[in-house]
Amino acid sequence: MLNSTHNVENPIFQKNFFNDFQAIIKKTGGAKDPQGKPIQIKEFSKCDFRTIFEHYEKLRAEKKAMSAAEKKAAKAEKDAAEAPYMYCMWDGRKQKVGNFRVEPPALFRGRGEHPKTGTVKTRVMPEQITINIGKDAPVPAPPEGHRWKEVRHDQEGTWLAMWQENVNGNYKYVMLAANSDVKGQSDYKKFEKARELKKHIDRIRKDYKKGLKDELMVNRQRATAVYLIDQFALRAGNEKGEDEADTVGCCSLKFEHVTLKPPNTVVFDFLGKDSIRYYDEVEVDPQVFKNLKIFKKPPKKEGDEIFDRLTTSALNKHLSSYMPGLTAKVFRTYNASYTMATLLKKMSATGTIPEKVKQYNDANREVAILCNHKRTVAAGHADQMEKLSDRVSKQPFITSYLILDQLAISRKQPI
DNA sequence: ATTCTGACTTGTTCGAATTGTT
DNA sequence: AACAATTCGAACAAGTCAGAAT
Repeated sequence: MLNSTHNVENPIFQKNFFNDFQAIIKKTGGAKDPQGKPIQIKEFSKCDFRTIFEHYEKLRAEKKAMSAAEKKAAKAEKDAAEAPYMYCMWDGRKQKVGNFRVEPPALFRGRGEHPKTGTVKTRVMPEQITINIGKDAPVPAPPEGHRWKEVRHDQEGTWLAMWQENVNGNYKYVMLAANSDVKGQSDYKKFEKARELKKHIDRIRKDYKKGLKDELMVNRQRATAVYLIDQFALRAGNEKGEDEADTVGCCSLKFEHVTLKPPNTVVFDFLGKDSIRYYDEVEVDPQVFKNLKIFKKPPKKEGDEIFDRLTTSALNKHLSSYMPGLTAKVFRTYNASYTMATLLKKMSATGTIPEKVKQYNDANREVAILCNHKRTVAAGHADQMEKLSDRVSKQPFITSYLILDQLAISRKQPI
């Protein structure tokens, strides 16, 4: 909460927090004035939470003021307390666990205009937690006086524990760390699948090019969507509920997100995943331009979906007919990896190390642009660093697509 | 067919750790 | 040594997508 003015100033955040806050006050016996007389708390703006803030500031200061030796001792103590939870045995092998802690109570910080931002995310009790563990393994004891919701022996799932969070009803899982065997294996499979796509991409591209003129509107929409996903690395775009931030992907694009500039320029302007703006002005295949014009034809108006005959599941079903396991997201992996690999091949092997690093970073940045990866410029730096826009891709921070380029490097220079 | 449930990946942000600077 | 700047990993919100339920 300390560094979160952005959230705290948001009226929706305040309203949601205050509703929950009032309910909790009521449930816990009501508020009292210093004389112990019951009082009503009616207005958020009149509440002063500073003492809580100051309390945490004090703890922080105390921690900071510790001597080096004290800090070291505190860390050792913390590490020792965590040690028993860091690893598990998985099919007889020791594996690192990712998030072994249950998420603590907090104010939900939904991104963008999330209708529930600021809501109190309540403490998770053992009675809400399902444990997934080997049939013969000793089940970890729940805290004194409590019991687990359920103990399962699911051999297929990759999670160790699971609960449902109260704000959105989302499932939360304790799983293995990214560098564990299972995660590494599935990451490997992901890239293998993207590599597999390389064998089919020509056929798929030819096919959707043809499909752009299909007289069946459903097929024409589908072909157009695949075109956009392939060419501009758009996400699939599942439908979203009322209780979520209003963001879109390809299949959920609305009338107002696409502007047509003859002869064949399209302007995309919409909020995508994490409410990050996707803005791009691009030239498209003339038939794609014509199609989008048809899909936007009256009586369609603002708020209506462009691909009204298309769902992500229909799209994925169609894609899987080209290749088992092919879905919309594979195109992102494929195109990101392909771009990276191409740029790395183009990279000159000569030059100083800093020069090579720069070329590598430039390549990485280009992939970030393709995928529309952005992050907020740090509050203090915002004004001086950037006048053009508030969000800028300053540094390469591609992680999920990195494995392939590391592979590419290791092939060039064995060991 | 459509909606719901559940499990998994993806991506941003935050805070801790590390490194650089005075 | 003290502080700022930068880097890195953990946290967790927000997606994707398959399969079950309606």
